[in-house]
Amino acid sequence: MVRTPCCKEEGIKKGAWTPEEDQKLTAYLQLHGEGGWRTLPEKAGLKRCGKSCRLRWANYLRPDIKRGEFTPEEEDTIIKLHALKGNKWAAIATCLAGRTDNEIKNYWNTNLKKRLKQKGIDPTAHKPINSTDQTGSEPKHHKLGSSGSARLLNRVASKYSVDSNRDLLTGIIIGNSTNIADVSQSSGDVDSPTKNSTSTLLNQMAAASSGFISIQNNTSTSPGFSDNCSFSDGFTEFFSNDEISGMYTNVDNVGLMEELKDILSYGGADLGDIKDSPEVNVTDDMDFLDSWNKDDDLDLEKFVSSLDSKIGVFV
DNA sequence: AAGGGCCTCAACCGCTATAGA
DNA sequence: CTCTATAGCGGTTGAGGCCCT
Repeated sequence: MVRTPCCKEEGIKKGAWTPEEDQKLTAYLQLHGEGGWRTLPEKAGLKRCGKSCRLRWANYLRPDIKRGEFTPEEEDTIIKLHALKGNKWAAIATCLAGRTDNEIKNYWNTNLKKRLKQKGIDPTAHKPINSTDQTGSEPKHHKLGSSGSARLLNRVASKYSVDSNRDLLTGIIIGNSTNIADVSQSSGDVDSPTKNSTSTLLNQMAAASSGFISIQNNTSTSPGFSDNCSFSDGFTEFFSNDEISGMYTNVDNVGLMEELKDILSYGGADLGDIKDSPEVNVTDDMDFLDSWNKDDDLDLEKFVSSLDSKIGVFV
């Protein structure tokens, strides 16, 4: 396929935007809305390529963009989300209202990365730089590998959910009680978020999936949590003890955090691993999960309890 | 004051994903 | 199904500002 030339045409301007160009672009978009980027420059009287216009708007001119210093809370969120998602700047940006992926990426590369290095933390792995087995002890891994927890949750989330559930779980991970509170308030009949039970968490997920509520606007196209990490790893390896302690200082989240840890420490097992294991058989449970839909009656507590007793073998 | 090095961040590049003809 | 246009993403670049000598 022949690539469409971009910014190669004669007379197309490159480089920094002038206030006049910004004004033209803003005026045009306020009048006609976003889209049609290819033909926009000519219509708006700009000697720029459409891509350049789109980027200028998305990263700088959009009215909802929040400018200025990142707050400590935002920094914390970026670090934690980076530990979970890696360099998925667009996905991270969806959790930081008003911040663009470009801005977050720049901030990470120029500030946060360095700061982590100074603290002796590998900014890529989010682990201590000198932790590579100087003590001879391996990092803690569960019996069946490290990717399963994320897959298990992805499976549950994708079954029960729309993208909002990922926001909910992300909110839990980063200690954002707002998301959780929103679910509780909006869904009405779900358990209190502070109630300490696995079913509470799954009920919230199920409630969120019912389509009646929207936790927050979500334009992420992320397929879900990365298979490259498990949440149990997220807690015990990606985050330092201090960071975990910090999360637990939010009293509202303590119960849910504990429960999430419990769920995720089921063994870090791939579902296939669990299914194929002679020690435990959850095939029926997963089949049940696959066939379940939101209109069916389901005693989640009983279901989860049953799952607990089986997969718990691997803890 | 000059200039060299470093840092920041807006903008660009190259690529993939997706929609629609 | 194929092709093309468009949108979106992550990595990289480079202009301009700042700091230090």
